[in-house]
Amino acid sequence: MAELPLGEPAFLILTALAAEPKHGYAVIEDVREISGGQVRLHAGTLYSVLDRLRTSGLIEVEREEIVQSRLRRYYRLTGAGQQRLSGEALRLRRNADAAASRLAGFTPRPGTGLA
Amino acid sequence: MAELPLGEPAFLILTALAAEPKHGYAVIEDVREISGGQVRLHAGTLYSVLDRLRTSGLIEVEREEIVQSRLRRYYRLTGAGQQRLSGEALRLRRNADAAASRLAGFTPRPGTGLA
DNA sequence: TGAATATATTTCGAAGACGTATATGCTCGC
DNA sequence: GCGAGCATATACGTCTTCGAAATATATTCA
Repeated sequence: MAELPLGEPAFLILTALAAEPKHGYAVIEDVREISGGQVRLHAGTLYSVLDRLRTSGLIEVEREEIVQSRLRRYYRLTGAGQQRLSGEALRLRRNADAAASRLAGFTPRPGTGLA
Repeated sequence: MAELPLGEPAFLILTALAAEPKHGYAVIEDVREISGGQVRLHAGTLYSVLDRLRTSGLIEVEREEIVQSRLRRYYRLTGAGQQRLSGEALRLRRNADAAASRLAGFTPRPGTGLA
C-alpha cells in the first residue's frame, strides 16, 4: 500500500480526530471550522475517506452509540495515525515555507550551490 | 473551471517555477530538492500537470530553446499563478498549524464555544 | 398537521489528479 | 555499438474526491 496519499480532505479529517474521537457528522462540522469555513466535506467523501483511513490503520472505531435512534460511530486516531498526521503536517509546512520564500523573490538556498 | 485543485505535485511545480522560469526536466530536479529528496516527480505527472496549469492560466510558456538538438520549453508563473500559489501556501500553513496544535493536545479555540 | 430543516450514515456514478509505462531522439562514456 | 542521462510526449489505469440521492428520525415553524 506504500503509504496512502493524504489529500486535503483526508488530512483535515485526521486533524479533526486528533482533538478527540468524533463521529462522522461531527467531523464534517469540525473541518468546516478548522478551515475557516472554506472546506465543506461532502458526505460521500467523508465516509469513503473514513473507510480508507480505517483500512490503513490510521484511525479506528472507538465506539458506537445510538442517540435518539440515530447511529453514531465514533472514530479515533491510532498511534500510527498520529505519527502520520504529524509527519504530514511537517511536510505541509515545509512546502508552504518553500513557496513563501520563493515568492518573496529570494532564493537563499544553502548547500548545493545556486542553480 | 471553479479553480483547479492543487495537489502536492502541482503545488511544488508552481513553487519550483516561482524562483525563475524553468523547463520541465529542471522542474523535476528542483522539486526533488525542495522536498528534501522526498518527492520525485514522474515525467508523466509533470507534463500533464504543466498542461493543466497552463490551461488554467497559472503558468505560461516563456520561451523555447534548442540545446544540443534537445528542445527545452521554459515555463514561468503568471500573475494569477503567483496569487494562487501564495494563497495556497497560506492554506497549507493554516492546515499544518491546525494539525500541530491539535496534536499538541490543547484545543484553545476562541469563538464558538468549545464542543 | 404538515413542511422544512438538522442529524447521521450509506451507496454509487462521474470527474479528475496522479502514477506507470512506453516511445522518441540526441549526446556522452565505455 | 550499447547503455545511461537528458528532454518531451502520450496512452492507460487507478485511486481520491465530488456530487447527488436514498434512508430514517427528531425538531422547528407556520
